[in-house]
Order: sequence, then structure tokens, then C-alpha cells
Amino acid sequence: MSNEGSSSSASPVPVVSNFIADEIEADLRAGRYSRPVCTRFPPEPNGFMHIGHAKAATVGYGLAQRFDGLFNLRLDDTNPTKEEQRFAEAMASDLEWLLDSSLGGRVYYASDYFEYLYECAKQLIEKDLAYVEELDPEQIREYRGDFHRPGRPSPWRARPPAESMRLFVEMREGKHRPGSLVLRAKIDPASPNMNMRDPILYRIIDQPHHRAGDWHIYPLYDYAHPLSDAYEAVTHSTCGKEFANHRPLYDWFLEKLELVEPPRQLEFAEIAISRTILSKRHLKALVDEGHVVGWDDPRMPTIRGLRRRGFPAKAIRDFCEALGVSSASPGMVDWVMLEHFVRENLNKTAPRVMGVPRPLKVVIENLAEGESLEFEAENMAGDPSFGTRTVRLSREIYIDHSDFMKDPPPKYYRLAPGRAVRLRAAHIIDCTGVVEDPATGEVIELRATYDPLSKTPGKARKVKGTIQWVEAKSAVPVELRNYDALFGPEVDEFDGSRPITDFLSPTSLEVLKDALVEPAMVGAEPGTVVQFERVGYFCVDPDSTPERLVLNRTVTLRDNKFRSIFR
RNA sequence: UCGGGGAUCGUUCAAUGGUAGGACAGCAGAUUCUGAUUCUGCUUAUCAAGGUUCGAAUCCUUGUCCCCGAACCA
Repeated sequence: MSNEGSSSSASPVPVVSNFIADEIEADLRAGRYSRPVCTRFPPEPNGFMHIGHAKAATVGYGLAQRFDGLFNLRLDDTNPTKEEQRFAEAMASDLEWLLDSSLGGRVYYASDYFEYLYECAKQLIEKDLAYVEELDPEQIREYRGDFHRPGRPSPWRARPPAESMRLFVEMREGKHRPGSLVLRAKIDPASPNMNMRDPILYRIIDQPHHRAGDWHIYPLYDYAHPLSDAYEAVTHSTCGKEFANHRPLYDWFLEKLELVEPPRQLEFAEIAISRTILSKRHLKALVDEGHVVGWDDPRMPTIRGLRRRGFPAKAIRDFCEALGVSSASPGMVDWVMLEHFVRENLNKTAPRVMGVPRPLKVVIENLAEGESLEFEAENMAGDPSFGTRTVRLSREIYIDHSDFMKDPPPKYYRLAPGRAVRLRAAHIIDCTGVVEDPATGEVIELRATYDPLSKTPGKARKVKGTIQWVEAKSAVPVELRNYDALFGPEVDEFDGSRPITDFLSPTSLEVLKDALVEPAMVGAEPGTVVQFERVGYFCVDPDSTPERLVLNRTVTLRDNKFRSIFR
């Protein structure tokens, strides 16, 4: 019954068509590169991969596929105070799951280039293109000016290269305190582009690196990134539009170090998703403060969370593809679009099974105690390859509370006093009585009769409604975890000025402990996604045991038409 | 208003001087042993004003609005 690997069928090479593909195409025609196209996805390993990373990853990967090129995962671990090895390893495995493809060993770390980066910095010093700065951080900021005032040259800007070289080597050796010295590029203190006002290349951090070992100086992004790209033979370095202002600096390093066939930085619009927080800092807070069970909590927008909740990798990829790649300003895309692709994928892959979230007992009066009828139910209507399962109808069954109304509105097709519905895969029943709790007036049991002819082709009468049900005797109790949005609708206004917990949705998790499912679910492996007909998709949680089934609701089925009858 | 980027259905992405189109959402209808799926049809957009042109979302001018940038973060 497991369908965990259902998305692992070889997917055809995606046809990527966007303005970045056009740029690459033009570079290829111009013969700009004598090496194959190579793209990369460069996350900082300071948390788990989330849905916000997915677009950047799939764009880079899709481009590489499109041009029959190479794709690298590069863990951008240049700041040992924020990064951890466990995050790096999780990112590699999450990325392989998302891409449904092995990275073929092309997993690299910026920290592996530290020695190379260090040598390049020494070259810049020799060329009098970098100098060791002695101003403290506040002074540097003061000298840098602002949007309206040009910066002033630092008094240390004219330091002879030999002296900078000596100090830089000492920095590496740990002979200076953090904050006391810094290596800066000598570009233009008065540039209108703030990034060009003698950017800092190296700072002192007295902390060993979790991979690279005993270092005292660490390169900054702006310096490490272009050189890492070049070192890996990347040709096209895609990134978010927020880095567009950094492009001149990216090019400056490659030019001054005289690297041949330098990579090109190409920016595209990243996108935000409604009702979703993608800041790793805030996601980390939710984990650390215990608002969720972990990074893989099914409510989390992390890849692991979505996976545990049953989102297929293909659905996430389809979603990213549908977003497209543009140079327009980043926008906000609706979470329901992601859900659409989840439904679209699962509709074709998730076996059908019946389950009742809120059981309501029905006694079938014309079926004697001990008597029962058996039916073969299709696991996927119209697709015999999914097989069938046997469902049994006997005197006591359960239907869902939502499928009965004492006073139904017009066009309500489900069960009501005196009305008939079909039990999915079985007979039509007529509701003959309602048993209420005398104290509360709540409906606690229904009486019904089944129509023996209603399973005979040609003789069966037509009824409008078909509902799911389970036999009382064989029904299996299950813990259903119903997930709504982790955050309330007002979270789109979240700007960090108030605690993230203010935006948590109070109803994000509803646990239904008395839900019942068909015995067919027993033994389903964690990760299996099924569709409860007429309800939604559910994924077997890793916490699930053969004794106690635990299912996470993936997404509900669309029910606009049903809802509309109540309007 | 220092620099950079951008503005097309409610949202998102196309159209690169020649019929403004797709996807999501929405609305109607058909089919249906899932009110699902599937199918059919429909509504809705070029920021504004000028200009060039037989013809402008596209080119030019002016204006308006939005996003990014002043970490020893990435």
C-alpha cells in the first residue's frame, strides 16, 4: 500500500524557458564559455531547507538540466557562529528528495576553499587592491557615509601592501583580537553604490570552523561568493534580486584576480508565500520555544515538515515551475496555489480508502446481528493497477457526522430523516430513525435499512449522494491530526516588530482521537499518502505504530460546491 | 527622490512594433457510486499623460507608485 516512491519515476527534462535561459542561450551562442553550463544552489547551513529555498534550488537545477550542464549544491558556511554541520547534511538530503535526484557527489562547501580564498586575498594585497583596516566598526560606519553623503577614505587606506600583508598573515595566525583589524578591498569610498565603498573581505572570528578547523579569519559573502563560483567552474550564478547591487562587486573580484571566463551573476525575483514565515531565524524560534515539535513538524514550511505532512516533491517542483522566473519585483503568491499542485499530484497517486473523522453510528435494521455482506472496492476508480480491497457491511456501521443533517437545506444530498444515500462501494440505505441524547438533544445514532436491489446493475435506483462509511466491528481507531495554517492571515503584515508568536494560528492543530478507518489501513508504512474519499489526503506519520495509527492531514479536497449550498 | 531594479486580470507568469494569452483563484453548466476528478463555457488586466508609428504592453518624454541598498549577515 506504500506509495512513498511514487514520485521517483524518471521525470522528463523540464523545458525551462525564461529570461535567464535566454541569457545563457546568448552566452552559449557567443562562445563565452569553453566549459559546460554550471549552476549552483548556495544555501547557508544555518537551519533546515524550506519552501522558500525550493524556487532558488529548482531554478538552478532546471537551468542546468535545460542546457545539459552541471548543478552544484554549495553550503555557504563562511560564518562559524551561525552554521552547523547537521544543517548542512540535512540540506543535502532534503535537496535530493526535493529534486528526486542524486546530487552525484556534487556537494561542496565554501569552507573547503578557505585556503584558496586566503591566497587570492594575498594577491589583492600585493596588487595594492586590499588593505588592512584599523578603524573600529563604528568608525568604519562613520567613514562610509550614507545614501546621501559619500564616504571618506580611511586613514589606513594608504597603508603599504607589505605592511597589510604582514598584518593579514598575523590575523590568520590569531594574533589580533576580533574587531581590531579587518581586510578591506580598495575600490571607491565615495561610490554611489554602498557595496563598492571599500567592502570588508575578512573579519576576525576567534572560533574554529566546524569543518575547516583552526581559522581565525573568515571571508564575507561578497568576497567568498564570486571566487567560490569561479573555483567550482560555475558559469551562471543565479540569485535573488536583492543581490543586484552586489553584481559590480562580484565582477570586480573576478576581474582583478584575472580569472578567465568568469561566471556571471543573474538575478531573478524571489517570491513570498502568503500566511507563511520563511525566515530561518523565526522558524528556529518556533522550534526552540517549543511551539512546534521540531523542524519536521508537519505545520512547518520546511521541506521536512511538508514531506512529513505528505506533500509530494513533484508537487513542490510543479509549484515552483508555475511561479515562473521573472525580473519584476518580488510578489506574494497564495499558499492555495501550492495546495493545488499537491492535490493534482496526489489525485493520481494516492489510493482511496474510507475513513470517518467524526463517527456517527448507524444501525441497519434489516441486517441481522452476525450477518454481513462483502464488496470489492476499487483503490483507484478507473485504474485497475491499484487493485481492490474488500469492505464488509454489517448491522452496525459508522458514517461521518458531517454527512447527516436533521434539517437539511435545499440541495443537501446527504443523509437526513427519510432520505437515502449510497454507501460508497455498497448499497443504498434509507434513514428510518434518529436517536438523540435526551439530555443534550445531540444526534447519537441513526436507524436505517439497506436496499438489497441497489447493488444490481439496471435495477438500482439513483440517489444524489454517496458517502463513506466503515463497518463498526472491523473499524480501526486512528489519531487524525488536522493541520491548518501555522499562522493567521494577518501574518503577511509581520515585520519583526512584534513577536512571531503573536501571529500563530490558535487552531493550527486539531487532533481527532476517535476517528475510524477501514482495516485496509493497518500496516501502512510511514510516508504513505491515501485519500479519504470526500474528505482529504492523509499521510501516515512516522510516530504511527501498527497498534496506533497516526495520520497527518495533507490537504482537504475541494468542496466549494458543497459550501455554496449553505450560502 | 543618493544609487539600483520594477510596474500586465484578485495573484503569478507570458506576449520583445502586428488578435493581450496561460496557470491559480472565482462564477456558471455537463458528467460522476467521492458535492472529488474530468469536461465545457464565462468574468476580470497593460500605472498616468503626452509623443513616434498604418499599428504601441512593447520605442521616446514627463510624471506617479512600489521594491532593494548605509552588518565585521548571507
